[in-house]
Amino acid sequence: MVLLDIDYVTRDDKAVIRLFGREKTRAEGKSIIVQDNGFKPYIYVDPLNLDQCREQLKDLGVALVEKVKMKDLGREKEFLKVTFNHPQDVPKLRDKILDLSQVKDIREHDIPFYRRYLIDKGLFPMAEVEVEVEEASPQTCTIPQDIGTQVMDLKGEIRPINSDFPDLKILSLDIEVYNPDGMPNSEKDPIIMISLSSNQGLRKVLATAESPLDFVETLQDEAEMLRRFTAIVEEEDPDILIGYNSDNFDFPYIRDRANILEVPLTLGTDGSGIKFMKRGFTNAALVKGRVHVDLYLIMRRYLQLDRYTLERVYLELFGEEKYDIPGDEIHQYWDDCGPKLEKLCHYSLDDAVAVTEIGEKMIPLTLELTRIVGQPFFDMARMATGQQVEWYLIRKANQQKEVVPNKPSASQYSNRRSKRASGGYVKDPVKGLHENIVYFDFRSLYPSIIISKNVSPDTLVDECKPEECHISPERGYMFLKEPPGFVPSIIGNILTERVRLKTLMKESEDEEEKKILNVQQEALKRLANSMYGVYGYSRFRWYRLECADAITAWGRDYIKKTMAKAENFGFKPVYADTDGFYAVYQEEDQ
DNA sequence: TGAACCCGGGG
DNA sequence: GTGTACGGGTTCA
Repeated sequence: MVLLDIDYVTRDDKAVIRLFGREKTRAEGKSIIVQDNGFKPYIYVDPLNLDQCREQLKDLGVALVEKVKMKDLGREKEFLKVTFNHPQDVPKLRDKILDLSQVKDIREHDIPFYRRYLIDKGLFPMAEVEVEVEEASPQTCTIPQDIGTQVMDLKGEIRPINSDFPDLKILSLDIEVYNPDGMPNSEKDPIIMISLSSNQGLRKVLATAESPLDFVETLQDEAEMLRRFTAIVEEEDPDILIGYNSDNFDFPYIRDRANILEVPLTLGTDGSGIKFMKRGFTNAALVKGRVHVDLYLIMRRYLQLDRYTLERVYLELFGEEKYDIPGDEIHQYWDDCGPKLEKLCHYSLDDAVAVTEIGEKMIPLTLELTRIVGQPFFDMARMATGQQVEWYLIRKANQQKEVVPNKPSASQYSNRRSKRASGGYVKDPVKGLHENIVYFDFRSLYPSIIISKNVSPDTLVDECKPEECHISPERGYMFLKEPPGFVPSIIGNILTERVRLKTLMKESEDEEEKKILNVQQEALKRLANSMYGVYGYSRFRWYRLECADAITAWGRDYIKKTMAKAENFGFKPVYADTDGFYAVYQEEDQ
């Protein structure tokens, strides 16, 4: 099956992992939930005296304490692996453990249970997995019969399968609200339209008004409309739900109205409603078994714009103006009941279709990153790139038996925030209008510096013989030449894999395959290119200001040297910043 | 000058 | 849910 999402539930005080999947062949592909009750949470304890520490831990009522050999920034070290009975025991007991006199530190105590599962089992979401299952016993199967989801218990192995990209069904939605006074208030302003569009051709507007338009389906009241909406989601059975600012507008609004009107919203493949996850000050809307993606967040990540309205983003991607009705006029269009209402119907459908189009263009990259980083697509669609890099490294650390560094404490964090790595090289532009401009691109400079100079927290040393290390310009940071550092070796692998994909891409004759390979190599490039920045990112587990500083110092050095060389060949630099420089070619001189 | 506060998208 | 954004801009003391 294709692994779409993952969570866990508690049954009889035991954690049960739920893998939300879809049969591979999409045509009749059913939703599947595979349950696994055989996985337990654990953390690592860095002990003072190992045996005394083990004794102290036994008194705390943990499930298991084992001695394990692991690496800590490349150095072999003995840890105690402490296994718990339930994921929630971890936050309950970790402070007590840290307070024990024989405990120096605790590690990997803040890795969410489902993420740990994916990492330890070597599973990648949005890819195929092979599962050995049996029909779930009725008492563990809590899903309403008419949902049509198959519930299975894991019996035996679960393995990743290398397969082509799965065929996914995407449904986008957009709601319109009747709000004559100010911003919509879900306590009084009803939903008047719900527009739906899929990547398989569905175009539909649900409305509580009559319309001659063939894509409009009229419902007698708002409650009926919400019921119909739920039925369409169940019928269409999409793998991915998308919206624009739907984390903080459409889904919360739908939930509020459904609550007031007492309409059950069985949108999830397990029959559940919409769940809201707190993410800082904002929410993420979650529908079990279908991955909800809010494109607004994706667009903010990948486009550099002054504004991120749907209209602005659409213009940027497709070069076309979208017809727009100002939000505070929607109620007037609705009240018109004639041609203006028709316009509103078109506008509403257009928004949903635009979301589908933007999704088809922008989602593939995040899907590929999901298959590389190996965390749920839902999470990946909401993670900053620094976080994506971090979870990629956490998985790699686990494979290499490296214990993951802790997140910074509040004081470490504020301390890091007060410092800044020196920036890239910037040359103020030469004033005037220049012709024959050439751009020298250095964007791939930083990953190659990290590799060639072996810049990594585990290779950074205070002193060493000059022939055994790379010494950075300016501040003179020292990095051992051998062995390859944790981060450099990983970037090395990424770049090697990227070269392989690019070769495959050139050789391929199949346009569709070429496209997929191109997105895959693009995803790897993004991952590699964002790795240098994270050394200076205050929340990063492998944060090291010295590394960030050394990289930019080498970078400035390279850019200046290259500019000097270019000048010898007749290219006069007129402007430079971190990623490269612009030069004008002066033919008559050379 | 730095700390405190506000804002985004959505209708 | 083994959790609590983020970065940039403005205002104010």
